[in-house]
Amino acid sequence: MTELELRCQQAGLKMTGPRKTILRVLGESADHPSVEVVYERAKAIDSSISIATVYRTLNMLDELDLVTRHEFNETFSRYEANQEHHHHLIDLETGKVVEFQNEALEKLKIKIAEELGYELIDHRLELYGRKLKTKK
Amino acid sequence: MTELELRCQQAGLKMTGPRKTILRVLGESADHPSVEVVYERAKAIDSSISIATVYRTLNMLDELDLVTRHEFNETFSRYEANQEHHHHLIDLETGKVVEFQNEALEKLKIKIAEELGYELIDHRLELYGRKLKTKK
DNA sequence: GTAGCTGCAAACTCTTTGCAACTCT
DNA sequence: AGAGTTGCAAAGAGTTTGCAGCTAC
Repeated sequence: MTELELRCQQAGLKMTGPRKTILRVLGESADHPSVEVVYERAKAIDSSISIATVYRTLNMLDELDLVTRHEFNETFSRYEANQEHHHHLIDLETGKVVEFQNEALEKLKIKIAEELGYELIDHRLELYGRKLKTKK
Repeated sequence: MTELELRCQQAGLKMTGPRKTILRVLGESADHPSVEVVYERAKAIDSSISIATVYRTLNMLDELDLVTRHEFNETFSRYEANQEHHHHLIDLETGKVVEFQNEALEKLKIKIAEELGYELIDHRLELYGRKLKTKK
């Protein structure tokens, strides 16, 4: 049983066929798929799955903090199975998403919130960039 | 003539009645209104304005970089007339938006992008927090 | 005069929901 | 057995668009 399945069971969710399929897709996705893409991947395994179930499942998982919903500058949401904390750099030319993590940044964010009189609960940081030409 | 009107004219846009009204609303708004809110404010001045025009105008202004479109964690967009560069801290209890600006953060972002092999074109940073209790 | 702009309503995209049937525990 | 889950289709929210008439230049 996968990590995700285990956590869902612990949360008291029934492990139905469609649910398992979607969890498997998420567990095997190293990228940041949209609902539509999760749906496509799930259908490849079990073609009877409906997109309504994908929406419902992703919403549940988001509430359980088992996935993270991203809204990059697009008209739809993308999801990612929760792993270690990190941020994203989106390649403006290819749409590719690069993950990164930076300790100084983490500290700075907390400090900024504190100075404004707030406890930092959550945050978003996305960089949008263009690949640097390397020397010829 | 306002700053926004001037810049629109320079871009070759006609200064029609509805346009002027919307620009005035944006210029006078110190907050981050949604399309719906811009529409309400504009209607208070000229009740014949249609929401389609508000959408069209905000899209144009966004492309001209005269306003910034924000998608905080909500199902709709909010806009803000462009001023100096800054970021936002959103109060999770009240929805209040606090603006801030931090030099160390600016430098750090550029450095991070560079280290990943990218030229930083744009970025988003939002902090979500809860107001700290002050000492009694 | 005419290119650009407008209001209106219809269309579109993404997401949610009511419901009857089904399924895990 | 029964609560939770599903697929379907319809509805909802937010946004865009085609069109005929209007307006700034």
